[in-house]
Amino acid sequence: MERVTMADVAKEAGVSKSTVSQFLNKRYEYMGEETRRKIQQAITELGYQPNYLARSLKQKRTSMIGIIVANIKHRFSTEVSHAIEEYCYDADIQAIVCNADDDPVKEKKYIEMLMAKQVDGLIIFPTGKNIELYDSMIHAKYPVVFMDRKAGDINLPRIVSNNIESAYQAVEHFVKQGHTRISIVTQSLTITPRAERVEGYKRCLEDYQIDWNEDYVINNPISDLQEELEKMFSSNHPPTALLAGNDRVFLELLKFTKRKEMTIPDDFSLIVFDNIQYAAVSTPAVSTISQPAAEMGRKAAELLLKQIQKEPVEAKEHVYPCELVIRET
Amino acid sequence: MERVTMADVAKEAGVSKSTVSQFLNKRYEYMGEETRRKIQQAITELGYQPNYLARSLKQKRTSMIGIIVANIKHRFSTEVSHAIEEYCYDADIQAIVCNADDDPVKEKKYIEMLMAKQVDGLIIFPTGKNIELYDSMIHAKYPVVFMDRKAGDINLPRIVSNNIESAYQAVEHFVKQGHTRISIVTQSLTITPRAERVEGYKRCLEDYQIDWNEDYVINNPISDLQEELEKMFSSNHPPTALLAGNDRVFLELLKFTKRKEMTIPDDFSLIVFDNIQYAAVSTPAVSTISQPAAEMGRKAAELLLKQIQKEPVEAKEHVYPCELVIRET
DNA sequence: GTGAAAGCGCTAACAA
DNA sequence: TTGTTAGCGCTTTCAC
Repeated sequence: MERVTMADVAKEAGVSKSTVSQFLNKRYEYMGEETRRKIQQAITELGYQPNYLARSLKQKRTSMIGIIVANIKHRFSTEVSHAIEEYCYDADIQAIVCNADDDPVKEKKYIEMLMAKQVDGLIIFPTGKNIELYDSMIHAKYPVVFMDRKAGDINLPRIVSNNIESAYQAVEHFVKQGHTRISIVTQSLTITPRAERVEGYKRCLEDYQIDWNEDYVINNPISDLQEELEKMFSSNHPPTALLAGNDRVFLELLKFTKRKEMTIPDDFSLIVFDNIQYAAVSTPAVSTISQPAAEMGRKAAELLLKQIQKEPVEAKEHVYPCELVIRET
Repeated sequence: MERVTMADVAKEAGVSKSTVSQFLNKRYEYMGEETRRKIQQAITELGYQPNYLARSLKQKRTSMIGIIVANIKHRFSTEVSHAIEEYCYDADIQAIVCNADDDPVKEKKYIEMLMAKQVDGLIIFPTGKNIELYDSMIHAKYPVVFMDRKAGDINLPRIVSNNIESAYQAVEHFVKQGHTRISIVTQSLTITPRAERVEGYKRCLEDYQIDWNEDYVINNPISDLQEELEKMFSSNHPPTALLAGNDRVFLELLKFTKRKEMTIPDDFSLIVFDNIQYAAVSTPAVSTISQPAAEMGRKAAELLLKQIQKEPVEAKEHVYPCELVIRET
């Protein structure tokens, strides 16, 4: 681990550090052919590797951005992160993904750590609980984009799906198929998208004047879902159609139906939020509400990089429509 | 984005920079009660955030390690990475994941980038094609652990699964069930684990003196699999049992069976390498060969952190046995 | 107990 | 065209 520095290269090549620096930054314009050759040779000879840390300290940019996902186990998070990474790769920027695990304390810790590491900006799936911290970032004019969730009326650019409308559409599809006992199952309503999906669900039922029943609305931690499903399906009027709030809920549902020897769609119809990989290839296939995750990720990256380049970015909400993909085979 | 530096805090508190530095590093032993209070107050008042970049430059450690996964789309990679991250989190080290996308050029680029960023060490799923670079890392005594794949006889600690034995076991299971037309489907044999799985497959068939047929061995890029499967299954003697090399091959298989209206296990028996999420809950369930990904990740992290702490680490191979999970419901 | 000063490896004026 | 110089924000002896 003995380090070769620019000074070593300079000495070896018989030039000054600044000339080497010029060379490394490809400012060859005014550089003698001979000097260039000597420097190149010294570099290969010594096996010199530049130290970006020192450069970043000087330049006050690290060419890194941070992504703080709420929970890395959600497929949506990974799809979005992947799109962000790709976008950044083309701009020679590196994206670092941190998993807040739905924990505001961890979120705070990661935000502070990444800022201390001087990353140039942050894309956050906010837990919504660190209002003070969010405010201080705005105040410091630190580049930030919020993803997926609304957090108070924070004055930041943010990317969201049209959850209310999408849930509405899915339920409407069920209604038009003749279902009247329709359930929605999500994790706890601690974040806005889940609440919005329930909201869309309720609105649709009201619009179609369908008998309303709180027993059909489950919103509990993953660990409680088996029990809750059991309760719901053992009632006198089990649902005939079900909207699952995300991929993790879907997994729990599969677990449940397997245990109960039920089958989809014989025992109930299903639509799942999130474009799960196996939905299209499983038999029978599963209908989904697919969020344009890649597009949303790219937009977030674009808005962030603009801010980093000091271009003005409006602090508004960008709403992306989801696509209801009905699969019946 | 106006920065508050240690100098500002020092001035505000009426002490020197070094005292503030002591304070931040919790070396209060010889620090006056009053001084401490003043510094604390200045920090909160100014909203000071330390700059880890500067600290790292000085200390020559970044408390970051890099993970270079061969392909992030493999579930095994994400499971391993996750375990590494968790292990590091407890040691207050941050892990950065980069995706080489099975491309030696990208791998090289990422290795160099991470080293330039001065990460303290690297865990690599090697493509196996950058021998020179691997050698230079060994020579520089840079902390590295190899994961999943063997690359030449590189003199580094490495973590692998017992691929040959596991594939052997799976095939043996098929044989004992009475199958004689057994196929193995993997991606191209460019990396050691895949070749080893085919090796184990062949050995078992030989040991049981089962008629040997190259048509049952498919190893092609994902994009060619549909075509190859089509060829194999439309022959006079289609296989009755199949070993899928990983989760991505499994997905292609599902796509294929759906298209052909075949069902598993009616049309053929299946065992899949990798502990896929849906295997246990899908109906019918899918048998798997599950690699102890989390354990392997933790071990890799442990070996890397040891090296970083300058503890001696043997450059040997750590072999982890997989578990054959037969699911028949 | 606290401060002064040197320096980590690099960049960017400005001089030459 | 190249070199000199002064930092970037922090840590760390070593004086006081």
